[in-house]
Amino acid sequence: MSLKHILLGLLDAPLSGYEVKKVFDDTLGHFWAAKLSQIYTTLHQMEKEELLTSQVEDSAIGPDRKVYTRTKKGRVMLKNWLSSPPEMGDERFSYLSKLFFMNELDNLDFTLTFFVELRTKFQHRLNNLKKVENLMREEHPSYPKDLPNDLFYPYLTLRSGYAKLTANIRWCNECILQVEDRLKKNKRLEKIKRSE
Amino acid sequence: MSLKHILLGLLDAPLSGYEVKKVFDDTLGHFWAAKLSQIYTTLHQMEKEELLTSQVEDSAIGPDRKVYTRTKKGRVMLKNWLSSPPEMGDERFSYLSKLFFMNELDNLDFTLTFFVELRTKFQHRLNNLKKVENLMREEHPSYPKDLPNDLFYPYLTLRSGYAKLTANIRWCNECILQVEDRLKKNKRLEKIKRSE
DNA sequence: TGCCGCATGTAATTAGTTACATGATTTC
DNA sequence: GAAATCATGTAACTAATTACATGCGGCA
Repeated sequence: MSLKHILLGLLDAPLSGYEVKKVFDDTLGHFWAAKLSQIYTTLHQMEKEELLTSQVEDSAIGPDRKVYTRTKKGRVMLKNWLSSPPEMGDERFSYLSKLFFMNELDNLDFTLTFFVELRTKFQHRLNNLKKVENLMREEHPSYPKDLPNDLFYPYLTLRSGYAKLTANIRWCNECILQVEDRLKKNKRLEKIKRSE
Repeated sequence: MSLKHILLGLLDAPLSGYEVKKVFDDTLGHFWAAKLSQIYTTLHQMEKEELLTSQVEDSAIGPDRKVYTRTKKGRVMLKNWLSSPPEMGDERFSYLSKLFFMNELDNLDFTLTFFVELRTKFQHRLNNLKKVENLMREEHPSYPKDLPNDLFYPYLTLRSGYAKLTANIRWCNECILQVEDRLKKNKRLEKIKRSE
């Protein structure tokens, strides 16, 4: 899996599980999802495997924090992963599998609302991406010009998000038009039938 | 999960596990992945849950086939799923998480080959998609005009694949240019240093 | 004879989700 | 006093991967 690798990447600076979750959502959130419970159990596991060490710190605000740091072994594992070629092919899109079989419902009006909802979701994600972009601009005001290397790579993932989301939104629009065409055609046919 | 739902959708006509796998790869393969072993265990489970029934048939070629048919309960479950709104947000892209942390490697040449490999993979997928399209054209020669409803929905998922893959390839090209720029800049800086 | 495609499966493990439990401190 | 945020976790379950086991029939 990659969650382990992602955690190793994130723990460049020492962080608690709770903090990891927040950084995660703010930065990698647009292409990877992880629940808090999974993060906690994975951090525990990784400590057992000596990829991480932890120290308990008492915090001024709220309960004690357990802060993780990666070990030499962890750094080696991270670099090995980063040096490996890109992997693909295990993506799963449930909205597409639903769409694939939607003829079973035989309800074009439903299909239409399905696409409208989907488009709204993509647009929400695009807005989130813009927030991530603003975080970056805060760190580096001349964004996207002259980015230092440590921002350059996150920037490239952001561009991927843009590219995909705008492509998805365009696709939704195209589909909506086609579904509407079919609806109109059906209505014309009904009219002819009625008039006979 | 959705694999159960997908299997229900696929079992519109009775199929064996092995056949399901083939149809799967040929049609939904570009947005969902499943191993044979998972398909077999899931089919077993679904039979226990009375979503499917099975009959053993002896086949002329090779060993006996176990053919699955969906039950009324299965059809109801399928329709409920199809009637539910689109779900999103649990996609995981390991190539993006790798890229996100790639500054740790501090090796722009590696980044460049990473993107070239990635682009090649996207192009392969695009070629596969074209094969799927050809299968459709065989079924319906005037493709993509005047598609019957049962091909219309698969066609829309295909369009999604096109939109995403071309967007991804464009993104790779953009990234490759930017990485090359950085490489050139570095070389210029080295030259200046050497000449001092 | 050995490999390929057909065909079905199990066991062990890893990954991820859902639901629950606990308790502090801050803000309205 | 209630809600929000901070903070850490466990248990039970579901989903998916990896690796193995078995055996038929055709063909080179």
